Amino acid sequence: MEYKEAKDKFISTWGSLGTLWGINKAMAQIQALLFISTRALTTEEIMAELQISRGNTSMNVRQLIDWGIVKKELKAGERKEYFSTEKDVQELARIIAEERNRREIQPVIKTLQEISSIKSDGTEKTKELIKQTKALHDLAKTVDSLLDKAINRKQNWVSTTLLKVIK
Amino acid sequence: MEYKEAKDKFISTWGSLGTLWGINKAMAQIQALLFISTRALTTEEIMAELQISRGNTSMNVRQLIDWGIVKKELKAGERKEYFSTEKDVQELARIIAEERNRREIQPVIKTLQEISSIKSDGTEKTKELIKQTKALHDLAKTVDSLLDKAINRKQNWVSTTLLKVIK
DNA sequence: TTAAACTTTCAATAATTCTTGAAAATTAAA
DNA sequence: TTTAATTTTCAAGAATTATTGAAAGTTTAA
Repeated sequence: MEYKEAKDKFISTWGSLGTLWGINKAMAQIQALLFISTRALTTEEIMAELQISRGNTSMNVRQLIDWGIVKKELKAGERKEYFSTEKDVQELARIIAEERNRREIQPVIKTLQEISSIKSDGTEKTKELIKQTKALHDLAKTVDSLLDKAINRKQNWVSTTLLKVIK
Repeated sequence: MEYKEAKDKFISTWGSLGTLWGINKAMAQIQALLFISTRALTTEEIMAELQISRGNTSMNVRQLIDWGIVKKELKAGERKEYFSTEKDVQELARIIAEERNRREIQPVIKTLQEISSIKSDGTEKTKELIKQTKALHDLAKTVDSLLDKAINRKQNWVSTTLLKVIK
């Protein structure tokens, strides 16, 4: 396998994996491209490499910046913006975990909390609803704690935190 | 909040959360409905509760069965099938982790392995591609090990395995 | 200022994914 | 068998989500 083929394969694999961490294909592909690039790229370069429109590139790069995964770089004497992504996989994983937690897990915990706190009317079905949502709430809180610990450990959280478990 | 409102809120929250664990809305809603039901339900009952078509119900129930989350129950003297879901959240989480690992993480690990193993032509960009995909491969293997340990621990893996980390 | 370089927005369109519903298939009782 | 109950399939249509591209907006240099 030559460079070009390997690169394309990486971008497309990473792109289709986007759903796994909750982002769309273009966004994941842009991140993938920057992740294996040896330097920061311009909008034009991203458009050309991925064969996507200017609007699409602009919107998705902004979203990556919102996620804190991509940074804008300005070069002296140049008008256009250059973009680069976090290159350290551990830090990347940490940021993604943090964002997903904030965007998705927290709101669900809140809702489960509300539902599991309704007052029982004594019927079987209400008891079951309370019992089951309580159980989910407990699980979600456990996962939340784990993520929180992991997120606030800037250095090497995967190896230090998760590897402890594996041993 | 009354039972009906709480139930609907739970089903819709769980439904929109489907994407988080990689399944579609109807599938997640059916699972949610069964999860808080006090007894196994028929196709007709699921259709009526969720206001979805027979075909949709049939296909999504089959998928839940494929995932190992839902079981078919046959009642003596009755023709129609009854469906129930795994009620234990720990076991549910374990099954979901196992399936996502098998369906999504394993194929990615294989691809990253292939890409990171191409022979270097000595150029910067090839070195970078190899270096970065190797790093991702290592991360994926770490997550894989964690899941594998967790998955093969039938009882209470979340509390026993993950809580260790949180302490 | 003005003008050129560049970025963002957003309505229209395309692509993808989900849902329906009726026909075909299956199952089991008569 | 035949028939009725039930489930599955799948093409067509609906709904959702992603993408385009051109106009509007912004920025900076002259």
